[in-house]
Formats: sequence, structure tokens, C-alpha cells
Amino acid sequence: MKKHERLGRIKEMLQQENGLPIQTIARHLGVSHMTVRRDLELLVESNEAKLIHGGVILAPRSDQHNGYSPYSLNSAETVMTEEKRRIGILAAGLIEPQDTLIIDSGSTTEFLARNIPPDMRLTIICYALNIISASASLADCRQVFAGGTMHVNTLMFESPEGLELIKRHRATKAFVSAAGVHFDFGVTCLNAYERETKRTVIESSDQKILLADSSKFGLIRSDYFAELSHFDTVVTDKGVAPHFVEQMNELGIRLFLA
Amino acid sequence: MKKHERLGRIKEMLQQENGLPIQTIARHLGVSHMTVRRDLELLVESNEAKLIHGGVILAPRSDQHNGYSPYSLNSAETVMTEEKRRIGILAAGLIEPQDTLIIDSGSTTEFLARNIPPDMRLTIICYALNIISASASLADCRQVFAGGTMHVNTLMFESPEGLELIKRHRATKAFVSAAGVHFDFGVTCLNAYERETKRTVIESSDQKILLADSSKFGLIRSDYFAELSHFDTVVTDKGVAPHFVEQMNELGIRLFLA
DNA sequence: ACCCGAATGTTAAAATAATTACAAACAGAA
DNA sequence: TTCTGTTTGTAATTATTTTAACATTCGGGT
Repeated sequence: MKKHERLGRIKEMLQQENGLPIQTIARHLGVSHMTVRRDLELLVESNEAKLIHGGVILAPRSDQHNGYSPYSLNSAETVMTEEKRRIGILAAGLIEPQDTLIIDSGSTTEFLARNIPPDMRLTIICYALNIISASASLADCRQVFAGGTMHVNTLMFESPEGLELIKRHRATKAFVSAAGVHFDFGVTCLNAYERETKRTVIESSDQKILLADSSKFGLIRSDYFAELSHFDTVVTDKGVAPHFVEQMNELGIRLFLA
Repeated sequence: MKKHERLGRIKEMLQQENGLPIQTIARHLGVSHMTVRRDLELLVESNEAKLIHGGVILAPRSDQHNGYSPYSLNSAETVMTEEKRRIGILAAGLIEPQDTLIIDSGSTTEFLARNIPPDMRLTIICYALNIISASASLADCRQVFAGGTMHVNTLMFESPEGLELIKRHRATKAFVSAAGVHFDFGVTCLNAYERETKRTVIESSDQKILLADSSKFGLIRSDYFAELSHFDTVVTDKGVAPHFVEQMNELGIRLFLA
């Protein structure tokens, strides 16, 4: 293993963990601690790292670094991150000025929220902390949040009053995520509490846009909330199997491959 | 300086610097390193920090926010910041395990939210982005958010459904902020939309705790929402004029001077 | 005022990391 | 191959931190 390769590995490890003992790095790389120290000298000189003899650091938060919003779904347990990012960016391109959007919870929709173009004078309705966190700073946008009790794993808020609030609104476009997309058994999610909200969202919106990376196709999850044919538009990635593409074309669904 | 106050300061310092030697923290706080260590034990247990004996951390990002939660009321246009911090820290000390709190919007309450001690198993009800942003990472807490439309200057969300949600809940303690505190004309705020929410909050809570720095005393603002006598407890700073203190004593209000 | 428990400070001993110097392995060129 | 400069590993020294035990202070309650 060459020096620059080690440097890269070290930087990766640091970004994942936010802070590491030198011993751990050495063990992980199978080199002596002196080698690691000498590598670190370079990183410190170029201001990419900071040595600390003994002390504290913030608990590792995968989102701290690359400019992401502080409340973000843990990317460690998130797969298909690159696909999701591309899907979110593509979907953001569907947004038009004056739109009223409903943005569902999820990591894909988080990418969408982060990539909303400025100066659109939108109304944004959402109900998850990562979404509001990513979109609240947009200027000239009306922000509406449907409250309730927070679910820690999805950062989603849900309550009867939140549903009422969604019902009272009308959106031009709803961006909905899913954990499973199946042609016979419909579109499904992982948690019972999501179901009612997603159904309400679909009912309250003109265009219904499904965001789901290719790994979700063919999967059936526990909680059913819609038929695939209920959606006007599906955004997924190029990894989706051809027969799914065909089936969606037959259903007359507008399909985007990010 | 109380324990929870130190914890708050330590968290602030950590967010600013991304990693600190214990010695530095101790010097900065004017306490022994053992005290800091014992404080850190708590933070580590609640997964907010990580100890590191010797190692590296990422270099502090210069462009990042100055230690405040990303959604935070603009401290540039905020005055009395130090007093507000002290008030928030003191008020956080009033929190007891198992409490159900309602936390109002405002910059003082933001300091409160940032300094909530860990391991309290609280239920936290709020309706402002800076408050949820500051408190959502607390482990073992139920988070409830009353949604609605966001008001950009206060980061507060408000709607009929949000009010309903608050009415449906019962809190042990409500921490309410105010823009004006006057003995004849009562407690006032700046915006009409705050009025109904604050009134509802006060009605839904057992203890009603007013947080207001000394500059608010004697002021009358446009929107009246409560008599001062409706509050059990007032937390302000030492800068408050003596005759206000007397008047509050006469009313039987428990008074704390931060 | 007194006692008591909790919180904080002090000290010394033990563990661990940082530093230094030097030896060994390695790679490229004459 | 042999030389040479670079990189890596080892070992001993030094400096720090961590841990633990004990002393002290502080604040609340009787």
C-alpha cells in the first residue's frame, strides 16, 4: 500500500467517525503507529486534520461534514446513496415556480429538498425533521409543517391533527417515497404510521410523483398505501430492471431514470 | 456555576471547535479537569460526545455556524445574549425527570432547549424550528411538534391544527417567552399569531414559567396574552429593577435571577 | 448553627501516548 | 550488484492523560 493510498483511507475513516485514536487507524491499516503519525503530519500541515492528545469530540454524526443539514437520516445505514442523490436532483428539476409541494419523509426526498432551486416562490408542505431542516432556509417560500409525535428512525412527525392539516391543503405536486414497489401488490412502506399520511398526501395532490431507487422494485413491505397506477410519475435510477420499465410504460406512467 | 450550565457550555464549545483537550475546557470554565471529566461522562453516556485519548479529528470547518444549532434566531439582531443564555441555563435546571414540557418560541427558550440535561425521559412539545432543532437529538425523549405555517422572523409554526394538538396534550411545565412584561398591562408579544398559541400553552400546563430578560420589564407590546399573575415562576436576569422584584414577590411569584 | 450528602478539588500512581533516535527494509539508478 | 535516499519499524525516553482514592467545599434541611 502506497502513501497516498493510506492518506485517502485515513481521510475516509475520519469522515465516517469524526475522530479516531491513532492506534485504531494503525491497526486498521496494518501499519505501525509511527507510519500513521508521519502520514498525519501531512494532513495536519494541509489543514485537513487536527491532532488531539486527549480530549473529547462530538459524537460521530455522519451529516456534520459535507454541508448537509444537521438532521439527516443516518447515511451509515443508508444504501444506494449515490442513486438517491441523483434521483433527488432530477426530481427537483420537476419543480416549477408557484408550485405547492408536499414532500414525504425519507432519505431520497431529503436529497430532493436539498436541491430545490431558489426563487421559485413555492409552498412546501412536509412533516419530517430532515426535510424541513433542508428546506427551511429557502427564501420566498411558504413553509408548512404537519406536526405530531416524532418517530426517531424516520424523523417523521405524525398525528391526527397533522393529517387534518394536510387534508386542508391542496398541492400541485406530491413527492412520495416508498420502501417497496411491486406491480401486483402495490406500493408499500415499512411502518404502519406512515401509511395514513402517505394516503392523505396522495389524495391532496394533483400530480403524484414516486421517488424510489431501483433496489425497491420488486419488494413487498408490510404496509400497503397505494397502487403503482395511482402515480403519474416515477423517478428511479438506471439500475432498474427493463421489465419494470416496460410495465410502467404500459401503465402510462411518466418515467425518469436518474 | 451549576452542573447543567457547564454541560451546556461544553456542548457549545465542542460544536465550535469540533474537538477539544479536556485541559482546555477546564481552564476555560475555571474548574478542575476532574469536574470536566465527570461532566463528560454524562455526555458520553447520552451519546452526545466521544472521548478520545490520543488521535486525530477533522479540522474545524471555518465556514460552519458559530456553535449554534443551524436553525437559530439570528444572534446578530439579538440583544442581551449573555443574559438570555444565563436565563436559559437556569431555567433548564428547573426541569425534572419525566416532565412534559412545552417550550415556546424565542431566543431565550432556544438557550433553554440547548441546555436540557440528558437522561430525563421527557416529553417535549414545541412549535418552533430553532427549538426542535436544538432538542431533537436528545435521547429517550418523546418529541411532539405542533405544526402549521412557518413565520420566518420567529421560526414559529402556527395553525388551527397546531393549536388543537397543543390542547390535546397536558404538560407539567410550560416555558413561555415574552416581548413585554408590564404590571398593569400584562404580558405581551410582538406578533398577533403568537397570541393564541401562548394562551393555549398556558392553559395546557400545570406550572407556567415565564422567561424574560430584564430589558423586557416595563415594556408594552402590541399583543396581550396573559396577566403576569398567571405565571407561577419568572426567570430573568440580575439587571431587573428592584421595584419589579418587589411587585413579583407581592404577587407570590417564584422569582429566579440568572 | 449543625449535620449530612453531593459536588468539586487535590494528589499520587498507573497507563498510555508522543517524541526521539536509530536500525532495517525497500526501491530505483548507476 | 551495489550504492543511496526514502520509507517504515523498533525501542527507549519523555510527557500527558487517565484513574483512583481521599480531602475539601458547598448547599440544603433539621
